[in-house]
Amino acid sequence: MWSVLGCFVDGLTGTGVGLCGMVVIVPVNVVETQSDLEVILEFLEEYYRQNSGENVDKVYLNAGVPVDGASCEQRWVSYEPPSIKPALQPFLAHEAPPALSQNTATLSGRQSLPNFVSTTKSTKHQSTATGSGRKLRLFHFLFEMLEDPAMAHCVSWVPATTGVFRFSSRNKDQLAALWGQRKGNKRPMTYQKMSRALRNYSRSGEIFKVKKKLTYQFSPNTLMSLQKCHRRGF
DNA sequence: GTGAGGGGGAACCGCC
DNA sequence: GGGCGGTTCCCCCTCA
Repeated sequence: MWSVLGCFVDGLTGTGVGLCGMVVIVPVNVVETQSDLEVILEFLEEYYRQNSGENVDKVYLNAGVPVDGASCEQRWVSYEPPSIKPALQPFLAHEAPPALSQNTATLSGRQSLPNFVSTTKSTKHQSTATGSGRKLRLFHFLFEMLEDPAMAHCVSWVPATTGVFRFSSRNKDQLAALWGQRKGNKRPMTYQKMSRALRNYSRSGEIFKVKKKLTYQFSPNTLMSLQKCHRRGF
C-alpha cells in the first residue's frame, strides 16, 4: 500500500499545489505508524541527502559576510546582500537556505526543493563555515515569515502597524517545524517549544505576549529595527 | 471533564 | 570558561 505524501508537503507549506510542485509516494504504513511531521522530516532528510551534494556549502560561502565586531543587530541591519528578494535578504543572508530565501520568488517554481527545506545541514555550522558568526534569531525569522505572503496561512499581522501578529491555529506547527528546519535542530520543533522561546523574549523586551490566543506583539523598538531593515532592502 | 493554549522553572546545548 | 540564544522537558493553570 502506498500513500501520496504530496498532500502533506503541500499541507506543510500551506500554499497549495505548485509551491513545492512534487508528489512523493511513501508506503502508507509509514504514515500510519509515525506522525505526519516525522514522515515529513524523514522525507526532507532523505531528499536533502539525495539532492544536496557538495554545492550547498559553496552557495553559502558565496553569501555576504558582515563586519565582525558589530553587535548582532548592527551586523544584521548593516548587511546588504544582492539580488532576489532584497527586503528579506538581511534576515536570510547566508544563514537562510537559498531555496527559502527565494521563497516568494519560487512560488511558481516547480521541481526544486520545497521552499521551506533547508539545504544546509545546520545553521549552527553555517556560521562556522562562513566565519561570520551571525546567527538567525527567532524574531527575525518570524518577521521574515510575516512579510512573506506565502506564509500568511501560518502567521499574519493583526495589523502590521502595531506589530501584533497571530499564529494560525491550524498551521502554527508548520511554521515551528520550518523554524526548526532553519535552525537545523535535531528534533522537530513544535509550536509549544517555539512559544517557549517567544515567552523568553518578554524578558528581553523584544516580543510580548498579547492576551489573545496565539497572538504576540513585537516591541516598538524591535518592530522599528525590523521595518528599518525591511525598508533598507528596497 | 477534556483539550488547546499559556506560563515558567530548570537543565541542557552549541556557538561566539 | 562564561554569556547568549535558544531547545527540551516538565508541570501547572486557564479557558472554551
